[in-house]
Amino acid sequence: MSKTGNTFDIELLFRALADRTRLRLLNLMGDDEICVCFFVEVLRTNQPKISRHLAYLRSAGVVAARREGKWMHYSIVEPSDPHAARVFGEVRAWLKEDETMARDRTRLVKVCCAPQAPVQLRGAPRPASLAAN
Amino acid sequence: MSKTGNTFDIELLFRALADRTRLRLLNLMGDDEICVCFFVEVLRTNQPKISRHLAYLRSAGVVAARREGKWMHYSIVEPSDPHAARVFGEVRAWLKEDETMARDRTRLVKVCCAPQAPVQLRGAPRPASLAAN
DNA sequence: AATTCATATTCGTTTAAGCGAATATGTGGA
DNA sequence: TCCACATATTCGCTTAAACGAATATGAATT
Repeated sequence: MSKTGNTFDIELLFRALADRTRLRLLNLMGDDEICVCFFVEVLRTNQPKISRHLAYLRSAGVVAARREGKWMHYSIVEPSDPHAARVFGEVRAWLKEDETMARDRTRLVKVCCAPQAPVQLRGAPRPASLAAN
Repeated sequence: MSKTGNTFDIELLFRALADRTRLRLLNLMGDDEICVCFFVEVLRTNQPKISRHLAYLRSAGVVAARREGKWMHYSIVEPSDPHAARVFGEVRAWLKEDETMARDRTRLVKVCCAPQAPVQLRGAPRPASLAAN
């Protein structure tokens, strides 16, 4: 009923993916490390909600967190199980084509590279792929 | 249903997959049409539970039902959205490798091809791939 | 028409998810 | 040390899922 041996728990993965907010978070991560404050800003929601969903994703083993001073960065973890990895890869490719998801990514760029960043983001470490200025 | 984007609701698909019983049902279907009574027998659970989960899968658009007299057959529907189809394909491949799922399939064969079928299954139409006798 | 069999649906309850608001933790700086 | 800031966690509450038990539907058979 739970995971057997080195097998990744299938059900756990899908429960992690069965929520729109979590899918949007994964989409925003893409191949980058993203700071929590950007999620809050891009998804226009409150910070505890974001943190809870990130914790959920972490406990499902699909993202990792890294601390840098007071900031926390989240990034996608490639599942070690090859089946899980393939499914997960397809999901990520799918997200890239979804309209809402594309809009979120656009907004991330806008929020990141705005001439003057919103107050909440002053000093926040930007995603590597957008750090150029 | 139309084109790219939210054609196929991503979240809906994953909610359908985020339950062990439903995964086991999909696994048992494989490439066959399976009669409800076999699900009940193989998963050793009550019939309403099976019917409810099958209804869930149907409303998520991943299985189809066909009536044949008093029997109902369920089978997997390939999603029309190509991304959904690829994800779904990977999931099915994954299930093939899972131990519990393999045990279920073995049990389906046993239950189907037993010299004398259990009372509940007398006369039940067998899955095509196991119909040889 | 009544009965039987296979399956579907409803009912009431229990459990899990998700939420906003409030609060706690952990880090850097004055 | 105390404060400000970023993030995490807890607390009630609300909503959705899942369940067993009971009942309804629909098809075949008498």
